[in-house]
This record gives sequence, structure tokens and C-alpha cells, in this order.
Amino acid sequence: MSRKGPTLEDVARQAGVSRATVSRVVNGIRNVDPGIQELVRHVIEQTGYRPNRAARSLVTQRTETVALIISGAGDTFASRVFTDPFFGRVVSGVVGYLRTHSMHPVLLVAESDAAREQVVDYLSQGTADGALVVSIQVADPLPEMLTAARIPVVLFARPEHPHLASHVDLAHAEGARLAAEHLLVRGCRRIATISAPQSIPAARDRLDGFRATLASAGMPDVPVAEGNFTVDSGAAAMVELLRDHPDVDGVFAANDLMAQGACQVLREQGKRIPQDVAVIGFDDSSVAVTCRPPLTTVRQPVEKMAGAMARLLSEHIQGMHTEPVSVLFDAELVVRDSA
Amino acid sequence: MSRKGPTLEDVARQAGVSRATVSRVVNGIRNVDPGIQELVRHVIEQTGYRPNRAARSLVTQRTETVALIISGAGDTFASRVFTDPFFGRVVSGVVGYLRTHSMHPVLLVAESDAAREQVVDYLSQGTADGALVVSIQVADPLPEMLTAARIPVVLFARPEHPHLASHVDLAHAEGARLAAEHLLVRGCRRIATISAPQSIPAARDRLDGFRATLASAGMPDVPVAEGNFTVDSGAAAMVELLRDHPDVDGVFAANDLMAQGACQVLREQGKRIPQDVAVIGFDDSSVAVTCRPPLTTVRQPVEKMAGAMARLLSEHIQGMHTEPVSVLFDAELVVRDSA
DNA sequence: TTGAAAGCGCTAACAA
DNA sequence: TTGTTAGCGCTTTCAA
Repeated sequence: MSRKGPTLEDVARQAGVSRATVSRVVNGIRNVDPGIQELVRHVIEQTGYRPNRAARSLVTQRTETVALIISGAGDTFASRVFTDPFFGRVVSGVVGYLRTHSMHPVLLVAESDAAREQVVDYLSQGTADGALVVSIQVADPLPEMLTAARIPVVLFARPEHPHLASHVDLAHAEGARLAAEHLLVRGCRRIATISAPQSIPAARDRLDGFRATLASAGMPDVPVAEGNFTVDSGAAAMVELLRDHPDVDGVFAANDLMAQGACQVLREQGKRIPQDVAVIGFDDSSVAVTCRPPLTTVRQPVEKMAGAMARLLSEHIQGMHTEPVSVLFDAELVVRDSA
Repeated sequence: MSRKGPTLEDVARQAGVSRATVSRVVNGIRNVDPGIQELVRHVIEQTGYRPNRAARSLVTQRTETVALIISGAGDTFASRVFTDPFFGRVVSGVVGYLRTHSMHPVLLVAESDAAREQVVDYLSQGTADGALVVSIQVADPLPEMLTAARIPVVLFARPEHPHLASHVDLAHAEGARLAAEHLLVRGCRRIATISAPQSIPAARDRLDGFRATLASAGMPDVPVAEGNFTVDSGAAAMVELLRDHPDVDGVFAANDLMAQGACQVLREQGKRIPQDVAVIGFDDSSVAVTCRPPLTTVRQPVEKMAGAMARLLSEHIQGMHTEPVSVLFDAELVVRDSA
């Protein structure tokens, strides 16, 4: 079972040099005689030597690993979040950046207070150089716990107290404006929206941006039904909207899943999309493409944002920032068939 | 920036005992005087001591970390696989097992030969105690590379050479039989299937199992159109099937995504599901629920399988198996509206 | 440009 | 039951 290979010492002995010299060539430090450099490289190649990560970490205090933490609440939380296409895009963006910088993500789930304690504990052991956290929960205590433990942190989405930690976010209100304008240009005049819990900053911004745009177009009263980001809640909201406003001709949902739910209800009630009712979603997640009809939606560049998170964290680890930094991304309207 | 806390030595000094004693209580080893035990615990609590992972790993040769590797081919590979709901279920199952056994997964992507070399290299540094690999690619060389490097490995799905490495898999043929029987019981008599590339063992088994069941029911010639697991390919296959066999009344697709594509085409061509054509998918992935109509499908207990993978790997790491082990899971028919 | 030597923080024989 | 001691494999001053 022993998987131990040759050590630095073995290489040094075989090459007839000191451990320090081998270390230098392994780490690409200059001031090593080219001849010796080649000799050492040869011995390394020949012996199949691989530096031991633990030994190196012990002295450098670096692991080249960062934690990717999904923080939220609820027992079924983990299984739900992992099947959400959003999560996959985050992972993709994070991995995309890290792998080109020889770092690796370790996946952590913190679905309860106990789990959050454990996560902080784990990271306090020096297992990772920093943490990327995606909070599903409002008012997540984890970021502060991590900061208190002096662990570099970068968040996805603006936290309650924006000054607390570095984060990346989307210009949500601007994205909603794009949706509103598109509906207006299409000629929609009886526009409603399916919002999401207003305790979430992003949901608030989307609704505010949408309302503000319509208000300045002379439509101050927008019917609103609130969902909770799921297909079913979107369907329920659409039923409610249709009941109270049967003549609605344009709907903006705060995410694609709810837009999909809305589409299902509309079709079942015999409404043509977009002829009778135009629908716009938010995120440009994978369901936007598989939905019938394919959704016109506000694209959130999740992969890019996740990549930026990783970059930001890497910079923090290197001590490049002394203060929290935030990066804002622009939304973009993707026009497909639903509006 | 220094995040260094107190060390074992500090605790030992403050408690007035030796490092060994502190180590013993930290690791829960018996033979420690209860009084001293309590004293040490108190000092630990008070100083906020946390054992250093690197130092511990250096001597134990264990990291309590396993690699979760997604191996396949293609440049857009990573982004595609991460948005596939299947991947999320695997992650969920793996995390579910590991977290209750104080282990953690580090995510690795191996989309090219170069990347695979890097992965092996990385693991050879002793960064993880073993590897869980999910191959998207047929004839993936990674498992063998890992075994050659003496890294414990467990695979998702049977490899070409089943004796090569431990793996978990589904009884695919049995699952397909379930689908075939359900269609027969429904009264379908002109049954077709949308298969997947036959180079993939699972796809082969599903087709074989489906055909065998229908054959013994007196239907030896089943129309087959091949897709590649995507919605679009499923739609294309359905178009082909409908063109050559307009009177088809039952379709089994080798996965849910293709079944969804088939449903879209059927509805667009005015066929009612399941009255005119019954459709059955495979996997019971999230699209099975969001599809209209919701899909009757063969459930693959991915989370459970992924959990078993993690358990198997853990056992290998502990040296409990000297030979590769394989675990087979039963499929289960989930009846919804499409058939 | 190179080497000697001192740790990094921990575990695990072995003695006591 | 406890302590002493010898490393685990590497990086990094400091001298030479």
C-alpha cells in the first residue's frame, strides 16, 4: 500500500548535490549552474521524483487549494443546490480559473450552523488558503465567521454589509431595465412581473429596476406575484397573475426556472408565447434553452463572475488587497423566442 | 496576514505536559488520565488550538481528502459536464458520504491527455488519498494511469476491462426491461427506441435489454434511431423515427434529455403523449420532472451510487480490499405522465 | 553559485 | 499512564 516515492534527499544524493540545490531547481529559482540544473532535472526525470505536498505546505504555509463553499439552510439543501444548473456554472467558472493557476477547489457544504462551525474549523487547520462562498441563505453568518478566523474570503453576490468582504455581483437593476425596455419596445402594455423574496438583495434590485423603468414609461403600477425561484412557484405566480389580470401581455420573471413555470401555465391556458403574452426570464441558465419556447432572458455571466471570484481570492491570498474589493458585472439581454 | 495559531507545543507547555500527551487527547487515544485529559482540553479550548493539517499529513501519509475527477474530452467539455444535472447528483452523493466520514472532495477536471498527466502528477504528490473518477469518454486511459501510479481508484460505471478497477454501476439491461414491459402492459404494439452510441457499455446494455424483452414478447424488430444523449439529438432521432414509422405508439429513449427532445417533436407534430405515443426516458434526472408531460422514466439512483463509490474508495484507502470490487445497483421505474 | 543546518508542527515508537 | 526522541520531506536563511 505504501505509495512513497523517492524524496528530495534521494535525488540530491544521486545527483551528488545538496538538498537545497535540488529544491532550487524544482522551484525554478535562478542562481543554479545550468549544468547542474540539467543534471538534477535528469535525475528527477529518471527517478520519477514528485515533491511531497504536505512537507512543502508545512514550511510554506500554502496549500494551493481553496475551498468552494455552498452555504445555506435546510436538510435537503445540498441535493437541491447541486442539481441547480447555477451551481454547475459556478463550479465551471471557478475550476476554469484555478486550473490555469495551479490551484484546486475543495468542495464544502455548510447547510447548518454546526456545519458552518466545522467548515471554519477545517479551514483553520490550514487546509486551504482561502474560501469562495456562495450563499443561498439570506444573512448568512459564514462570511463573518471566516473573516474572524482570518481566512481570506470572496463572496458571490453582495452581502448584507458590502464592506465586510470582497465579492462579485451583477448589476441586477440594469438587467431588469433591459427586460422592461424589451417588453416595451415589443409593444406590451399590460406588463406584470414574477418576483422573488425581497429579503434577497438581488431579487430586490431586479424588482426595483423593473418597476423604475416601467414607471418612467408611464406605467407606475406593475402587478407583482412573488415566487421562490422554483418552476412550481413560477407556475403558481402565473396562475395568480392571470386570475387577477387576464389581459396581461408581458411577464418578467426574476429567474428562468420561474419563467419556465409561467410558460407552462400560459400554454396550458391556451395563450400563445410570445404573441399573446411575452415572457422574459433571468440568468440564461440551461433551462432557458430547453424551455418551450426557448426563453428570452437576461444573461448573468455566472462563469465569468465565478472566475473573477477565484481571481480575487487568489489576489487576496497573495496579499494584494488590504481592503475588501467588489467587482460588478453587466447583464446582457439574450433574445430567443419567448419575447 | 499570518494566520498561525498556537501549536501542539504551546498547548503542551501551558498544560504542563508533553507534546505526546496533547497529541493523544487530540486524537482521542485512550490511556490518558481523565484529569489530564480535561486539563488539556481546557487549554485547547482556551487557546483556540487547531492541529495543523500539513504537519499531520506529513507523518500519517494521509490527507483525508479524495479527488473527484471528471474525465473526458473536448475543450467545451468542462462547461458542458458541469451543467449536466447528472454531475450535480454525483457531487451530491459523494459529498453526502464523505462529510459524515470527515473527508473532503477536491474537484479535478481532466479533459485532455495533458490534463490527465497533470492530474496523475498532482495526486502523486500525495495531495489526496484516492480518486473517484467519472469518465465521460469511452476507453478513458485515466483509470489505468492512476492504478499504475498506485493511487486507489473507484469508477462510476463499468470500464472496458471490469477487472481493472473497482466501480459501481447500474443494471442497465434490467432497467431497459422495466421500460419495455411497461410499454407492453400499456398496450403499445409499435414500439421504437432512441439509443445512444454503442461504444458505451451502458448504452449497449440498455439497447440489448430493451430488445431482448420485446423479442420475447414477439417483437423481434425494433426500430432504432441513435442519439448522443442531448435534447437536440433526441429530437432529431424522433423526427427520423416518425418519418420511417409514422404509426409508432411507444418510444424508449436511453436518457431523459433525449426523451425530452422526443416529446418536443411529438407535440409539435400533434401527437398526444401518452395517448398517441407513450414515451419513457432513463435516469430520472431533473428534466424528467420539468418536462411536459413529466416523464415516466427508469430511475438511476445516482446519489446512492456516488455514495457507494465514496464508501468503496474509503475502504480501499484503508486497505480493506486487495482486489477490485464492483457494486451493482437496481434500476426502478418511475411512472409519471408520459407513459 | 552552492551547502550546512535549522526548523515547519505533528505522530509514533520506545522507554520509563 | 506519560515523556523522550526521532523523524515525516521540504524550504530557507546564513555562510562559505
